[in-house]
Amino acid sequence: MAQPVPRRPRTGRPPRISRGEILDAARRVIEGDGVGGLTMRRLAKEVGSTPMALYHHVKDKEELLLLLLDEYAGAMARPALPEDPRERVTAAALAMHDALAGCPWIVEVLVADDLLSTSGLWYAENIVGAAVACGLTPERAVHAYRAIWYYTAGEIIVRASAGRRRAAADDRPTHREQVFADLDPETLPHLASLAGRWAALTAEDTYRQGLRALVDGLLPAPSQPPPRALAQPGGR
Amino acid sequence: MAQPVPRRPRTGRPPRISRGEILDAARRVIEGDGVGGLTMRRLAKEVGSTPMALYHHVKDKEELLLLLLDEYAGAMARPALPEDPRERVTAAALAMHDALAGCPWIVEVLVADDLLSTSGLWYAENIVGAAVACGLTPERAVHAYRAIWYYTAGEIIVRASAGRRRAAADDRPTHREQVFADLDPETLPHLASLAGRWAALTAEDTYRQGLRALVDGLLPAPSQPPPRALAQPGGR
DNA sequence: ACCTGAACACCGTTCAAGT
DNA sequence: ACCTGAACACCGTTCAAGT
Repeated sequence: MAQPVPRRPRTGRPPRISRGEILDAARRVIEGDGVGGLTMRRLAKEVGSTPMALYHHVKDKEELLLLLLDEYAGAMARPALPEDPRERVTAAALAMHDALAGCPWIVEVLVADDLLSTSGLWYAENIVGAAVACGLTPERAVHAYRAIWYYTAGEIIVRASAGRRRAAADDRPTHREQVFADLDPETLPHLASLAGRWAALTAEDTYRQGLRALVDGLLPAPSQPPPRALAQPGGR
Repeated sequence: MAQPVPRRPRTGRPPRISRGEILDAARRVIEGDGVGGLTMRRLAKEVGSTPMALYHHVKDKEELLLLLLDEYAGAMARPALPEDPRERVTAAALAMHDALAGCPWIVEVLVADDLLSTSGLWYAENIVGAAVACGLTPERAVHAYRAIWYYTAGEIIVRASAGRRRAAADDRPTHREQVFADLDPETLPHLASLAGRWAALTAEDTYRQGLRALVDGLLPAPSQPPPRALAQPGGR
């Protein structure tokens, strides 16, 4: 082994804030007010410094978000996945969804900019791999992964903004509620008859069911389904 | 019929700009620079006025976006849909997707705020109605619609930001490309072997295939499939 | 090396005044 | 009734200067 690199002696003014402190504060701000609430100026106040001091520790706001993203991605759950490839696709997608549902701002960042973390690719790897094990070509496996990603990203984005709306709920009825209250039963009969239950129905968490449906449609039917006569009758 | 309301005589200074002009200009700006490029100040310049003049014609920026949304929604294609309910679900979803793909900013607005236009509900009505005709309960039909909406919204958002990225493409490789170039074949074997083709594969438009898979999984199997013996052999 | 303050080029929106 | 200019409370970021 080579000599340990001699630590270059620090010169000049000692640092007052560290990158770690900045990231901690950023996490705190996002937790409280969402990514929208994270501004360099706000962050500076939070660490008891000036906006410009931050630029000495991170290149710009994009790098800050990327660092946060890497942190989260590294800490995301990587559960043991089932052997059966079909189940593995579903399980990996569910794990990805659950990991992201905990911090929906990541999805906004993921789709908005070109931010991407290597550790987050664990999910893609497993979904693509399991899809190939199910008999898809690598190309079709990537397309299947994309479909799952669209569905998952859409679900999280839609639900996250619904949540934000609920949080910012003033007393007065929302525009959406008014539109639904005024539906014309002649032109929109099904929606009109469901209007009263729409909010409750769309508040239900149906990610899992939709995922199952999607995966069922994406993967080829199992080539040798267990014959019914042999299926264990008592199995729950 | 009652007397036509006598038009209250206009008094005071005659208007220099109209709501129509403002909306036209807003559409132009969005067409060119996306919703992100639409600011009240920019818009004022475009109509040859000051930012504050706009506030005399629209309440605020949110109302402006809502007016634009209504306009688009009213002009969206309402194609004739097939009789067969299963095909109708797919066709309505495709029509919705195509209508939105033409102006992806609408999706951002749709999910971000609580903006919603009655005319846009035509698609939801048809999807829910056709799903019920396929044998789903109204509740499950709403859930099916939601799954289709998640998938569709996700597809458009992801593809739109990919397009924006391409538009803003500087010479240097993106962060994403670098991550893919450095993949470790040990830990991410499938992705590593696909790295070179990833960009091309994800650029393909696979909305239709994914939708078919999703709809297949969401709807019950047709109760009386046409017996094979009777199927028209020459049918393409 | 690290931090600061002033400044630049932006936002949406309010307010008081002009015609 | 309609428009304007100045102002308020924000952004991210650059630049020159201080310690």
